[in-house]
Amino acid sequence: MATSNPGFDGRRAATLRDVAALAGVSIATASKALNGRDQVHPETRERVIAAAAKVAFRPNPMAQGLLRGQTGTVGLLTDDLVGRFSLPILMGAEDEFGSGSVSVFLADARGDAIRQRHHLHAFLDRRVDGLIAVASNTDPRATLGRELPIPVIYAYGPSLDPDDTSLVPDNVSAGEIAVEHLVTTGRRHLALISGDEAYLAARDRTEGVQRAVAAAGLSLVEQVMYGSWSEAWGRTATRALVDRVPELDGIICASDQIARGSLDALRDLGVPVPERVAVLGFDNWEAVVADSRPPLTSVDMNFEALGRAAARRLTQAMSGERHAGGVEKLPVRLVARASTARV
Amino acid sequence: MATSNPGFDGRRAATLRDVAALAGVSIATASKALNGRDQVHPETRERVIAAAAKVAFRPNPMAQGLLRGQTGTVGLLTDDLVGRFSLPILMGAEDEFGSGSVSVFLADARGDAIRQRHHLHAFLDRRVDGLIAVASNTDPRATLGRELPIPVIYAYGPSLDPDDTSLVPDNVSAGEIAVEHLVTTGRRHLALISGDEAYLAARDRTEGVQRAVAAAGLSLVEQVMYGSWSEAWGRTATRALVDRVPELDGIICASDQIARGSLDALRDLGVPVPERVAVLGFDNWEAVVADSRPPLTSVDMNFEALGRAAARRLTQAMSGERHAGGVEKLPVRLVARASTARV
DNA sequence: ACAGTCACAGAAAACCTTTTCGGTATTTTC
DNA sequence: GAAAATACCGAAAAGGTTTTCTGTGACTGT
Repeated sequence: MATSNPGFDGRRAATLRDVAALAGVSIATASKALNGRDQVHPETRERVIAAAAKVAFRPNPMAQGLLRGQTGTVGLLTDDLVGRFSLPILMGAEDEFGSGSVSVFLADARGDAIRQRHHLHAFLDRRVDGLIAVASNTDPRATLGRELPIPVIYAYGPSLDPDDTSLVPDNVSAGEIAVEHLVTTGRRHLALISGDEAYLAARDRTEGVQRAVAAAGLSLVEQVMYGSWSEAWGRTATRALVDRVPELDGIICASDQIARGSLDALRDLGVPVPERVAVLGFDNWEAVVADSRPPLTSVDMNFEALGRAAARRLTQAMSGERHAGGVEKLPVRLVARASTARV
Repeated sequence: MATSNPGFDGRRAATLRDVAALAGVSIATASKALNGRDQVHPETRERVIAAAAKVAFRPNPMAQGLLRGQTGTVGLLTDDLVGRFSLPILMGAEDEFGSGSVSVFLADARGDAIRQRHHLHAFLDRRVDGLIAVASNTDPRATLGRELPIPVIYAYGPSLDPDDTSLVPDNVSAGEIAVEHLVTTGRRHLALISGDEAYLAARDRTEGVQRAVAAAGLSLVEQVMYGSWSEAWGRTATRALVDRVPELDGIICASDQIARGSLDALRDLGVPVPERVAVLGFDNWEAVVADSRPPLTSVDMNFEALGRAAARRLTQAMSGERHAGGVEKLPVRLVARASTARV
């Protein structure tokens, strides 16, 4: 039945007016029928629904937004899309929102303050209903503003303003978990090759390691070694370590890349992993842990879950729940692989 | 001078009505004043502008959009946010749009057809002005739809429909460039360790390599070896190669990861790089090339430029320019590092 | 038969901005 | 000094939807 719809040419997107005309009712009735309001005869409702289906009617979100003062959008403002840390957070948030009816705007400030302000204002101009700010590292960062008209959740890097709500991975706990795992699997002579001391993540993980070592009644076989996050640093530090500490049986590396370097050095030196020394990293970076020899045990920071949590928190805040603010630390988890297998 | 603005409480975002009232003019005049229309006395215009500044007026994009039938937004629909290939494309596109006044929606289909349709319709419902579809690999993919009401640019993986416009990296040329570089730096006995043959990228790069080898009047010292994209494959293939072909002096690996494995195997075997054998990869993946020993020469697929180009093409299409459609291949570039240094 | 309910439909306002058009005062032209 | 042009401003409509309020006809109970 290919009847033509008078007044509707099919090129332009159908409006409620088209639906109403086709169903022979007023615009008001059509709206009520489609939105499940009562005050509409069942038969009329069906006619409207059929008409809407026929012209593929989809309400114009701009008209809806104009009316109810909400856009159904949120902004994701990242400092650093390149770095692989913020990405899973974005993914988690995007997924959590996207499966609902919220659409997400993405903007990358690239670590530039000007750009950040630009994008923040672009978001505000667009009337996003909320905002997630994802930093490029876990160091505390300046707030985006104290009197913003919309709720903001800071993810990864917490806001310096205690009134803001921040969600961060628990790096201290990550350090503890690492030690507990090694101790559980029978290691007693542990060393820590940390990362760049300028990063809070490095210091936090170190703190966790030291706490857990003390709690286990042990002490590190060597002073904590700070350096960079690179494989090269992992190699140098490991060589020095093996030289100085013959009884060494477990190396905690503050990143997967460092651990990768450590593994390489140990292989060069002929030290078998995990038979003589266990090696463990942080971040659980798939590309690194899977291809290393042997596969690397690593502490996963649960970034995707963090993104999801941020999205849920934002959703709550947008629906009016007031929160005290502050920094919440989210749990991390250890992924065991061959590099720390019990011997 | 903290005078209160009658009728404007500061909580709600200021509207043109507030500005007009504050400046003592009509809404129409206020609009014209702010939009640089003539028919406004210079002095009046100044008053309006001052009023707008005072209440921090920003036009409501929903009202504007409703009127002009455009939203000033585009959708970025990716198949795979995790994979590191689509990300730089997104970055390029985001940057190109974001520096203008276009905002970008992001959605990740995660390789799932249902999810893809869901997000496509979410975008259409939001009335985005255009769409960029980023695939997870270079294999041709199904079109998103033949009769979409907005322009669509396919990036990375081209659409199977020849009427669609697709932008892809030139993998054949990438293969050629790799060979030319090795030949130029004095290598004559080349082998190719390719990737997973199921991927068009692997076959295209292989084709380019073979063409360029022939063009140089040479031939590969071994049949093309297909395998996987992993370091492990790079190691096995390299060991076999070194075993069988003593005169070998250049290995082309179809990805940086394969190359990384190859370098590891060569070091294990005591074959010096680049002194005896040059090694070269594809993708220029920072984390891999920088930390490998020696640093790895690699063919960069220029993904960010591809994203920018896609954004520009979409902008053209949105402003009405008709394009013939088809697949356009974008140039790639070689980044030389120590692993292929001339001896 | 009549007041009072009830079920349903539609008119109109509201959201905010832009543009067209008409109107009023002022200036220019001969 | 009259006629025409100019400069400026505001009213109103348009864009698409939702909601409130009013209206109408049918039904209930006595």
